Amino acid sequence: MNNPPKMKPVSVLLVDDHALIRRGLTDLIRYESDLNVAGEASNGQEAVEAARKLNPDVIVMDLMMPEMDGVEATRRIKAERPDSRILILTTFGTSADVARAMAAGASGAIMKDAETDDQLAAIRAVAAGGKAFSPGIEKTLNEQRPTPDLTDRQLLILESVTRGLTNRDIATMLGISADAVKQHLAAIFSKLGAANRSEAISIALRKHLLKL
Amino acid sequence: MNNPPKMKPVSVLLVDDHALIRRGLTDLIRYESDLNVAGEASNGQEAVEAARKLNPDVIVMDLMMPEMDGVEATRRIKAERPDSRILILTTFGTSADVARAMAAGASGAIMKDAETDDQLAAIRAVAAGGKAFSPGIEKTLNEQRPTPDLTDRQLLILESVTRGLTNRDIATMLGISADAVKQHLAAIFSKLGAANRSEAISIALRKHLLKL
DNA sequence: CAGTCCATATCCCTATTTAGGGAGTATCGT
DNA sequence: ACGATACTCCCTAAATAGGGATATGGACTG
Repeated sequence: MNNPPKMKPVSVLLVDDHALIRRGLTDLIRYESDLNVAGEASNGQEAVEAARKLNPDVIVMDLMMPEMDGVEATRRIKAERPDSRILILTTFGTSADVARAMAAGASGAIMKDAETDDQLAAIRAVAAGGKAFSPGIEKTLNEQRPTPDLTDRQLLILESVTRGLTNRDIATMLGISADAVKQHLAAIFSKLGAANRSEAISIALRKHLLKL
Repeated sequence: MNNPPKMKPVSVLLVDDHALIRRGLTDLIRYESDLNVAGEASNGQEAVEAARKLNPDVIVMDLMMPEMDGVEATRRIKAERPDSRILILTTFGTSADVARAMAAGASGAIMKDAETDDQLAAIRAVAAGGKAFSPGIEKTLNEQRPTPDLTDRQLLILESVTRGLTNRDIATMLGISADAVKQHLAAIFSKLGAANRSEAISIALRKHLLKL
């Protein structure tokens, strides 16, 4: 349908935990003579193994998956074979995970709800060694000041706050003083730009620093 | 592949804002002689119109969509033609939206990440006039005590809390006393079973009473 | 190697915010 | 006429937030 006729088709590995999405992609690629589905994986763990075995030209990778998520899988695959080209397939254009996946070595990111033509174009662009983004995503990535990263301790405390624990509860739980907890919270508020715990919770959730 | 040979195939309307999912479903159904895709819609609004025009036997309906969501579309379609059979296709098995869709007249709900065979079986079960659920979903529906519904005022206040406003801020904003805000919050905590605003936020988000 | 930054933690002080009571009024819809 | 919702005011105690001062260990840098 596209591209030079006599070239060997680009082999694509599909990684998504939804069989339905894998099927949609497979069907999408079926009619493209320059693309070929080399295999499928339904989580990050399988993706790493499949990448090792199949050595695909392009890996289309979902982000939210059980076992191992797309960011970690991207990191490991790029570590094993730095030439791998990985295209992130994501539901949320605003996700900080997209930025993390890019940092981990992905070559682009496209929305699941994009037009299928755009999705094919993105696969081809990445296969050709370029970068590819859904319209919304690149803007988000640029506008986005680097996700303020919280320390493990801070995340733990913020997560406890989300569960409704008071400072004293948390202090007892961690075996430290309530004042120490307050210091952590002050640091958290400052990093997130929050005025209080309520805002900190919603900012952290929005930035995907925290899960429910 | 299945079912009596000489029957007219069941006509299915696919409703999902993701072209990829629609394609996956179409491809899934293509090989089933007893099922036939009558049409597609990419949001609730289109779904209502398509249902009117195509009069499908079964409607496979996504929940989260722009324009009009699946719950509202289900409600309207069932209002127009109560015999319609609607199968909800959802990402989250724990969503309170599923319960709302069932209340709105859906005949079942299946997970997007379920096995495709189970998805086909669910479509057939619903087409035959029965109900169908993904393993996880039915349990969730039963265990789930009716979503505590908050009044508009309470939702407004809780939403303000989530944005980090203090009671005084909210009082000023609404032109009422801070005490009134406290009363509302006490009612909210009681309904949600929360100890404080932090827990209220996370419970409300988990129950999908609130969005970020 | 010394210097410095940072995360972690301690303690103290103060002001504001929040939560939990109780008591009472007005409005609205069934 | 009752129940639910919304709102007022008052009181108390606990929790929270914002300061400032200080110590320790680890990591990174000149």
